[in-house]
Amino acid sequence: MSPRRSVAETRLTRDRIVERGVAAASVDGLEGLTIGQLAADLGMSKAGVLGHFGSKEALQLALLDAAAAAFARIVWRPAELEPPGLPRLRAVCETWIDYLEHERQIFPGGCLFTTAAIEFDARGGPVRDAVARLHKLWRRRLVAEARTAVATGDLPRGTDPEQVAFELVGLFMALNQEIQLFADPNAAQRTRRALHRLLATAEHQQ
Amino acid sequence: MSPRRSVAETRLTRDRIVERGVAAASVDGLEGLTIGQLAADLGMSKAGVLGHFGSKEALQLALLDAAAAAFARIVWRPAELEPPGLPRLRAVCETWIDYLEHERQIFPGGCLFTTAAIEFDARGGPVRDAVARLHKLWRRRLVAEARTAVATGDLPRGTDPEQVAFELVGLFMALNQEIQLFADPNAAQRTRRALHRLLATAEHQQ
DNA sequence: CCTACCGATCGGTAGG
DNA sequence: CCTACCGATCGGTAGG
Repeated sequence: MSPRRSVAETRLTRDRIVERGVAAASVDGLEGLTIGQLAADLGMSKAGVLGHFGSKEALQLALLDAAAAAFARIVWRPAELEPPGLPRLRAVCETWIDYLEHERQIFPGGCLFTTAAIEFDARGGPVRDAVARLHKLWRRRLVAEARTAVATGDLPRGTDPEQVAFELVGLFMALNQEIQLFADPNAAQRTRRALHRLLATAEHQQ
Repeated sequence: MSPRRSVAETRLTRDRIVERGVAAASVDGLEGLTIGQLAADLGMSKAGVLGHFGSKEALQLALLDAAAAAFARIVWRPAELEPPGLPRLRAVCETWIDYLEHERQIFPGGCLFTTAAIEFDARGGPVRDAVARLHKLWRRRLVAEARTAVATGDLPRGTDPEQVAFELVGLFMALNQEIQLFADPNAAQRTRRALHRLLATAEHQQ
């Protein structure tokens, strides 16, 4: 006898759960998310949902993983077509802004990584570690591109790459808040203005 | 017969609940906070805690109120000693940074307003409205000081006050994340560097 | 401000 | 992937 559901079907079901779970977590947070509500949204039983992951924590890690893969595809991959340094840094900032502007399609409640960082920054455990790891990874990449931009002379000598990355992240966070809390349609333009100033004329030396 | 507890005693109990509740909400969020855990922390019954407020939503609003009063006292009041415009803007940014650096005393889990904004930005209701109102109030004040600074010539002609306020908020958010998620001791210095550049040499014209 | 209690829901398990 | 169930906890109420 064949199993009641094939491996491929099981995989599809898991994907459905993850897609819906990511959207739900963007609204209620990874901790605020409940398995019962997610199951009801999907027309499944709680046990049916939980069976794919084993525990809520494993589900949270799976949702983070899937969200990070989507973020890499949307924000980082297109920028890899640009040469390293300032061109690539500019490109990733542009895709990042576009992502924050249109994230409602994938994250109806706003950037899951921002939500998760706030939710877990005062705790310990594997989920907090995974969230911090993602933020560090993206920060390191921004720093690396800024460093290359300084080396090639596209950013002024003496520019501190860490400082550039720090300020970029601040702009993205401000943009996310402006969109989610105030629904300000000018926020993206404001962010681009700050961005161009930061990457064109700024001096980052102490 | 006198009542079992005087009005003054009742007030003191309420203050104890609020102080502990603000600290707990900074860790778990205004929604993640539970009345049962708060009551246990205080050595009280759930009904004893809830009786002071009537509902969890009313408790959340009371905690926001108390936190906003503390924020006004710590960040805004000292800056009022400075003349309006750039001096006052600089002063409030300094007190804001100091507050974020030392907030663990009042907010062990990090800035409650940042947490609450993320927690409620995808919802409706009175708590979301109160959170948005606070953020808008502080933003308006930053804009007003920046506008005065432009009028007095302390910031370059053509500087957009809204743009300055937006970028300042981004710096504060980045600092909060840096402290809470990464515990980076250099974060405050980095923020001051960005701040001085923003308020000294930047051109904010389109 | 307490005890005692309400229905609802939580994450998770047993067994099929 | 389901039903049926577990103990724990949720916000809130009654009554004193």
